[in-house]
Amino acid sequence: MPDDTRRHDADLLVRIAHRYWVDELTQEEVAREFALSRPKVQRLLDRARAAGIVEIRVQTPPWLRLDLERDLRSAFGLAEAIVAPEHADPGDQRDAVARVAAQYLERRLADGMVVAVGHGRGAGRVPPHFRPRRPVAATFVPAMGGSPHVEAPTNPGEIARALAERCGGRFVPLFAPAYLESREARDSLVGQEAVAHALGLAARADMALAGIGGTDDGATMVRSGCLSVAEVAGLRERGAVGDLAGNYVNAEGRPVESAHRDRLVALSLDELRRIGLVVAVASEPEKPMAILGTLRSGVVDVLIVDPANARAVLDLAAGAPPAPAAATPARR
Amino acid sequence: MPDDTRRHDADLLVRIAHRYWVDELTQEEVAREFALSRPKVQRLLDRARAAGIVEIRVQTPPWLRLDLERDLRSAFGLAEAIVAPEHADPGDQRDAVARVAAQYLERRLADGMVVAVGHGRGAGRVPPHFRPRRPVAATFVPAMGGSPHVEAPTNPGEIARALAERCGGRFVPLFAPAYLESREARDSLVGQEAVAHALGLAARADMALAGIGGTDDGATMVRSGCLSVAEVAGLRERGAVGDLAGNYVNAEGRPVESAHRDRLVALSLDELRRIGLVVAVASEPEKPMAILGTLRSGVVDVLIVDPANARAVLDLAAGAPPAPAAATPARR
DNA sequence: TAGTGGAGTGAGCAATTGCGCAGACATGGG
DNA sequence: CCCATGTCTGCGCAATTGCTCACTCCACTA
Repeated sequence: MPDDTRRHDADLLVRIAHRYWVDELTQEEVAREFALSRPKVQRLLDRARAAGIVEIRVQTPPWLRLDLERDLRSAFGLAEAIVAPEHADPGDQRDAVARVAAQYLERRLADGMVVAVGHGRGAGRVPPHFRPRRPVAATFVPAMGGSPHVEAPTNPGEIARALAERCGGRFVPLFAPAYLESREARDSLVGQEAVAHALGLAARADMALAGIGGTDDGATMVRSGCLSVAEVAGLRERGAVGDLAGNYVNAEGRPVESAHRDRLVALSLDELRRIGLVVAVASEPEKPMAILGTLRSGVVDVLIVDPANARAVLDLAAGAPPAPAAATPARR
Repeated sequence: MPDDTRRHDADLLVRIAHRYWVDELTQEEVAREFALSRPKVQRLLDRARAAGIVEIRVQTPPWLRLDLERDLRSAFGLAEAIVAPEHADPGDQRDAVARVAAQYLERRLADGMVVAVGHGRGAGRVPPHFRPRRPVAATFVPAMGGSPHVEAPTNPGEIARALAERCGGRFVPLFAPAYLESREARDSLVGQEAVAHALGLAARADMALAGIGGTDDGATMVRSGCLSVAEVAGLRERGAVGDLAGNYVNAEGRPVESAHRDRLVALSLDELRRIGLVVAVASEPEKPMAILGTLRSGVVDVLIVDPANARAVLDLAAGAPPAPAAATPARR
């Protein structure tokens, strides 16, 4: 009677599984009760799980997109990917992402930490949602120079200052614009003690928070007056799809070589890479390519993003394989 | 924003629960990922379980009545209660119970064990289903004398012999009828070396397997010719509801004092109690009161029973507290 | 303003669990 | 018939987990 035996075995699995998972006996107690060895009980429990007799279900609210997060993590080797709840209105969406980013920040932030801060409309909305339970003695420093419009709330300096204020931390200013007019001017400024100090501090930061910028004519870099429409167009021609703290990358994630880089006051991609925890925030609707590029650069550890971009980036990464020329999806 | 905070907390619980139970990270890994302490992760996981975010379900086939088993265990302080799959036909039902009992026996039986065996129609069907994977050097000995019809398959001796045969074990016979005609005859017989040896062995058994007998006119004791209808009626008058190895008990589980006891060749209730593992088998439709009484006697460690009797016994125990005289609501 | 109670925290330890191992056993092929 | 092969077993260790225990921080009270 093989069928009968099989059924009996299954019944035993159910009994044991019940006793262990529902009645919460230990494996040893179960073993004693059924006159089996403890390892055998463990094996039977494993079998029960494999056979689907035991089902562990985590009730996930619909606004959590853990599937997208998992795919992003594995597709780009991220330490973490967080997809914010979806919103139809771009402003609401940006706020939702920013809120999640702020909460993430609150969790990671600890006394004594140094946080380098980039720019971006998404990052700019983080401070209003940032409200740690208790004061944190952290230091916030811009990871790049600011825009000519001093008070623009997407300015790294403004964001860093606001964050410091919100948690009772320290703010170290970086007295520099994002771009100077010549390499010489840039080198001269970076040589200044005050500027060098801030940049050095940022380079040694424990964490970085940066928006991901695009290369369209309405990108933050353009709106804030850092770059002209013509300059961005030039970058586009060279394959640039987006930037992280002013460092433009192409769709493969490699830095775009251009004269701009010599005029930029900011942490380089290599310097960012050396920071243990680089958190990138993106919530503009037209950004999937920018996100793709920056993720492929291997600089980003944590991505905080809206569902639409998350889906779009995954589609791009899956659908359009690396791109013809250099098929080197720079992972880490 | 208390509502927002609550929702965020719940989201965190879901994330952590997912990471732990679905992705199977360790608590420590989860703690690292979320920048929390390990104990805190544990507390959050507990909370997630308590909040019903995590649901562990054991898919139980409909023929398993784990609920009845649990209730029986707790109502009568049993080490184990096993309810066999239900069958409409009494014969099939008896076989189902016997099969489960045989499987239980196979699990508990180990080399060197001594098993004392009682009588009963239910117990009598056990041997045909008893087929251990490998030979077991166990010893089977009757716990009581036999019936005058030597070959009756419900005879303790027959059952013990068949079990021993089935597993390649040893059978020690008890050369005695269940009841003798006088106390003197009984005492004389019990004094005989061969009988005393078998009874002594049975008293030191590691396990006992016994049917639960009733006190109706069709009870095994009557059918097998051990007792007359008049004798059983006399027992009923004294409150007897059932027996275990010839020891009659009333509805409260106390032994029924009567002249029979002095004529009985069997282990006493006290001797049975001293055996570590007394397994009682019951599957006759009219037996709930008998089961109730024997369970209340505190002799039984393991009950193997059909669903109808299981329900009926629980109803009796819950609904009709101890029972005044000896009301026998014939349920099934 | 100091005191008091309650909730929440991480350290540390004991219990539980997972797992690699060597040996026993059946099975089937040479 | 013997031996290879794979499965199943329990042992013992190392990792993981549950839990107790001070301790802190906050809210409320006298």
